[in-house]
Amino acid sequence: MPELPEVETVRRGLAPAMEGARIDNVEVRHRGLRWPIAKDFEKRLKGKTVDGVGRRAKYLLVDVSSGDVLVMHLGMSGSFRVAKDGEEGKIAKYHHEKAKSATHDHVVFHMSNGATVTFNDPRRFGSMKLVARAKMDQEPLLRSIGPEPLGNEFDAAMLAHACAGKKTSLKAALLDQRVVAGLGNIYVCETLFRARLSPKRQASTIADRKGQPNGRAVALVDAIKAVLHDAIKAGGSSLRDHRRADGSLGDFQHNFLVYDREGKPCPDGCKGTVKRIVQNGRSTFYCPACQK
DNA sequence: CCGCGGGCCTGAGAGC
DNA sequence: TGCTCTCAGGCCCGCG
Repeated sequence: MPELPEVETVRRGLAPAMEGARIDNVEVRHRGLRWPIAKDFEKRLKGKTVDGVGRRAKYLLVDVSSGDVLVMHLGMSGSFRVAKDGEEGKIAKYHHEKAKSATHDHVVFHMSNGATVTFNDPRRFGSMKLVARAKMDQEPLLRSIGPEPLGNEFDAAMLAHACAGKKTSLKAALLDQRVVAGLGNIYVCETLFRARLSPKRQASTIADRKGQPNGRAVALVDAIKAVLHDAIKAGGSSLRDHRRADGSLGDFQHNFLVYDREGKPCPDGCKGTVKRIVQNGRSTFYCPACQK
C-alpha cells in the first residue's frame, strides 16, 4: 500500500504517541508477517523507552533505549492505529464498522502514556524486525537502498548517475529502491507525468555519455520532489488501507493526474487520453500524447 | 552484476 | 445471491 508519503504520514502519527514513552507491553497476536516475528521480540521491547520514530525509504525505524531499532515495513496493506487512554472502545467500534478488520490486528504496543499502537495488516506482506543500532549499517534490508529523494543531496547528477547505462525502462528504474528510495507505483506514474517523460523511455537517456545529467534528469528530480511534498502535505493517498494514525483518510488520491485514470482526458489539455499498460507485471498509467 | 517472473496473502469488484 | 476471475500502494529470491 504505502509509498514514501504514506509511510511519512504514519511516522508523524506514531511519533507523538511513542516518543519519550515506555513500552509497557507488546502483544503479538500473529507472528506470521512477511517473516515470522522473532521469539524474543516482546522481551527485547518490554520496559524499553522509545527515543525516536524515524523513516528510511518505506521503512519505519523506532529507536528504543536498549540500543535496538525496531525496523517495520507496511507491505501492501499495513496500517497503524493510535488510541489514547480510554479509547479502546472507540477502536473496537471502528473495527466493528470496518467488519473483520480487527482479525488482522497482529501487533499491539501498550505505551506508558496510555497510548495503544496497533498494527493491522490483512495481507501480511508487512514486517517487523529488531536490529541492534550498532549493526544498522550492515542490515540487509536497508543496505542497498538509494538516496532519500527529499534530502538536499538528492539531485539530477545523482539520479543520472544511478540511471546511466541502465537498459531498463524509466518506470522500472524509478521503482528500483536502489536508484531512489521510497517511490512506488503511484508516485512513479505521477512523477513521470509531471516531468512529461514516457515510462517506456530507456532509463539511461536521462544522462549523457559521461553519465552527466541532462534536462530530463532535472525535470525528473523536480517532479519527484514536488509530488512527494504535495502528497505528504495531503496526508498521503487513501485507496483502500492507508489511514493516518488517528484514523482519518489521506487526500492525495483526489490529486492523481494519471494513476488509475485510464480513458480519462489528459490533464495537460493535450487532447490525449490516459492509457494503461503493463510493465514488469505492474500497471502504468500515462499519456502517450505528451509524455515523450 | 542486471533484469525479470514467481510467490507471498487477503479482499474488493467485475462479470456471469 | 454466489461463484470465479482479476487486480491491488511491495519486495525477496532464484533463474538465466
